Amino acid sequence: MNLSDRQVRMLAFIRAYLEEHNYPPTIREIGKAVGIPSTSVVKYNLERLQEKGYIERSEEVSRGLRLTDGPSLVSSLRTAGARLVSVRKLGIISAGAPIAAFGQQEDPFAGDALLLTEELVPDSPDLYALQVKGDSMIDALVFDGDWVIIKHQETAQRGDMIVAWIKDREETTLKYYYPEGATVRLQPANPAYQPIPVPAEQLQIQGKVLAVVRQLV
Amino acid sequence: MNLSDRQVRMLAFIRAYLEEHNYPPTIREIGKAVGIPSTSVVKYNLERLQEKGYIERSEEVSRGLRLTDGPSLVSSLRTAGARLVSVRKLGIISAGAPIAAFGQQEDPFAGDALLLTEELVPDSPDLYALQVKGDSMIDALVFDGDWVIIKHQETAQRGDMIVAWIKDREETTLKYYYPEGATVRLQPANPAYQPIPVPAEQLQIQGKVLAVVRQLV
DNA sequence: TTGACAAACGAACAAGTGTTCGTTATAATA
DNA sequence: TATTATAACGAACACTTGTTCGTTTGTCAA
Repeated sequence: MNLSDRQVRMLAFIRAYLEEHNYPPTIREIGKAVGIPSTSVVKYNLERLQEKGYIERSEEVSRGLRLTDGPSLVSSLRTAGARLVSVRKLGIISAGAPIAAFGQQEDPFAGDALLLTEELVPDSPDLYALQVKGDSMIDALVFDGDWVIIKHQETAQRGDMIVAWIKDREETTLKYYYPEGATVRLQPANPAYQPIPVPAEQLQIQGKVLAVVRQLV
Repeated sequence: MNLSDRQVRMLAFIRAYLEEHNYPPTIREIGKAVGIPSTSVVKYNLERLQEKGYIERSEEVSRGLRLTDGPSLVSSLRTAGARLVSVRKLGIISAGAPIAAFGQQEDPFAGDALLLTEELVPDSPDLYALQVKGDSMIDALVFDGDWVIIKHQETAQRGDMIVAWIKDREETTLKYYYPEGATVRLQPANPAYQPIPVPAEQLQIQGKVLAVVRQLV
């Protein structure tokens, strides 16, 4: 019950269109954007998307189309007043490798953006979310599946939790940042672990960790 | 530069219509709802509303209409769909003691609440949030200051992460729940820790952990 | 009264727009 | 091989929908 390539692109376009116009596109607009010459084919695929629960339609109504909260979680409807922050799900983080951006996913919409409240994370253009893979980040008290919300920056303040690449170790890490002269002390969040001194020039700061979110259901 | 009665009613209708359908009404639908027999009069008043900044229009586009955050009240409408979940901040959790409520909070909305998106946590009446105190929950990969979102329930399914009170140990704990006959195996999230067998009658389930949120800034 | 203007009316028009339908192509199945 | 289901095509159709325009009404100032 997966989405075909066309259906994925249709959904993407509808979302983008809604974001821009605040009203849904027509069948012909969708077709043009996705490269479907025939309106009936667009209609056909809209019906499939409806069957799969990604959208709802009002029949015979122009632009009678809305995204559901359904399988795709992300509703790009503008919830006026509620301050929401949409954080791109950028990729995967694990200790043993550099940050890996998501490639083409089976369902890119399941992994498009994380919607959080501004209460939790200050809105900023350079936010992104990385999902932790494996148990190599346990010293930072984050585990397989957790989402780490990161603000991209290449410097940090003392005491920030940063995401960094340690060049000589070829390792990505989440640690508290304590610069001490020419070396930097990287302090694990978990007090059971020892701090790691790293020469400043070996440390490449990728961003600051703003929050960690673990979803269990 | 005030709104005429008709314009007020048109705005109200557009708002309600958007709330219900998630796409804007047509000129004729507006006219019918507000009691304007002529489409040209609706158009006329839409133009006035646009001049006054209450709406934006895309000309010659069906339903090409959106509310602005404009002059006033428009933005104060209920956040459409209310995709937000308000979770009461109920108290403090630590391993060494039963859950401690913050204080008297009759009105769940008056008190402090954590505002999360429905994407993250399914809306339910019996949700609450506890803040972790101290480092005694490290085996569950949660730490001082973390928020644990809990759904109150007294039973659990195998594999749920639960918050429970172990009577004879006089201890609150967050563990994965694996019933095994007369005893329950409580499995720490952190694989470095050993599972704990507990007699079923000593275990008092308080709820199911839905999410963990760590805010670092 | 006259003139200007905002507001409203309703018919007619021209695009816009969703649907239908006959057809073709491909892959899986019997 | 024949059959069925899925997917796609494009033309035609009919309804939808925004716009235009000539007209009327009421108000206000000259």
